[in-house]
Amino acid sequence: MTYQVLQSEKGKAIKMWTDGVPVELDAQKQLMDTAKMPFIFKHMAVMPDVHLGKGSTIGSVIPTKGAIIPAAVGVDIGCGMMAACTTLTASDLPDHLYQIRSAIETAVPHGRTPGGRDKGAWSDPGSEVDAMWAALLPGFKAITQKYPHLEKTNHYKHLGTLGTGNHFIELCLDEQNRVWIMLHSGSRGVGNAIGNHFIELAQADMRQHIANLPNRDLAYFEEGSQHYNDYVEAVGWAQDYARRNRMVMMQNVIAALKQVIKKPFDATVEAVNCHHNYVQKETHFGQEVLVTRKGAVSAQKGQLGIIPGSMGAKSFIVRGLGNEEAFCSCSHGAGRVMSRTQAKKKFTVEDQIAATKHVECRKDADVIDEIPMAYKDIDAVMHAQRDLVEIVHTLRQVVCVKG
DNA sequence: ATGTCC
Repeated sequence: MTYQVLQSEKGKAIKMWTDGVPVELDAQKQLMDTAKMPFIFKHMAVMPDVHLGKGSTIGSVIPTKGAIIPAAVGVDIGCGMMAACTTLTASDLPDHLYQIRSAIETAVPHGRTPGGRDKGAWSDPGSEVDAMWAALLPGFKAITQKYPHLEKTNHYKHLGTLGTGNHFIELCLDEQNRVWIMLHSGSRGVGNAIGNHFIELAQADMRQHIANLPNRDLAYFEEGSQHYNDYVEAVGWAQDYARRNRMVMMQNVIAALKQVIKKPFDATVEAVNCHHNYVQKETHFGQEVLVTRKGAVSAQKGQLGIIPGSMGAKSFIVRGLGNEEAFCSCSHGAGRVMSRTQAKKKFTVEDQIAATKHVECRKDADVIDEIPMAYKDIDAVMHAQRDLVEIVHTLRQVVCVKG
């Protein structure tokens, strides 16, 4: 058995795959609060990248029956990773990778480019965006009939855009020197608006009893209520938007590479496309339950997933082992060991340059919060979840575009 | 994380 059990008072058990990695006390406290909710199904599962999060603990799997907690998914609905393997190898890449990074930065609107055209929205979306939006539109119309204020969001102009923070696009090499494209993003402005709205609705609906909850982020909708049904519909749509957002970006990154690299190549456009911030109905222990994964990835037996390391460290393509005790899940990354503010205080631009020596990426003061030392040791994290996933490919980054 | 406001 490679998990430890944290037993909360009057709560369900918390099974933690954290062998050899630290678990902060404030994260343990947050997990124990969640485990007290009466509708938690069987137990909670905790991944080795666990840390304190806003709304719920990052790296946790929260199975519920009869209720749903919108703040557990949070506002970055459908956030996740996509990876595609190309027929290129390292020797097909130019000696200087700056032009590749620059081509990607031009092809995909993103948040942090100095002097960038806007705050990461399209000024003129192309035909791929139109086609992808057409698939999302019927679902969006059904939602905005009930929640018309969501029409005011940047839904269409954000489709195929990266965002900010730790959202990124990378080129990586695997153990055979094959070139992979990896990207990390979510449902952008519209998913954020949906998340925030339903978090507020849940708190308003429960205002008579909210003081009885361990904290107000545990406000929930009960199955059968109108808001429960509306949230399940809206969060599912935002997750679909996030998945398609990543697909549009992948198409445009491939097109950008084809402009810079003269050798013809193919890419498996949907190799892996996985959420790590989401909720969906699943069957576990013979029962239909809602599974909320906050900073956790589905790892059903044989299912492929993506576990990125920090910039300059390794990333992994993994295959699920279908560990039912973990509700068939694995970690979503290395996990932070310090906040963005702490990282900016502790490290310098020189530290950042040294830590990302082998990666073509920005190395200025504005990206120090993503320095590898702000994250846990990815090898320790992988070891702690050895009975959840097996490693299929080990990738190292050579180009990174930060959002 | 995002959008908006300070």
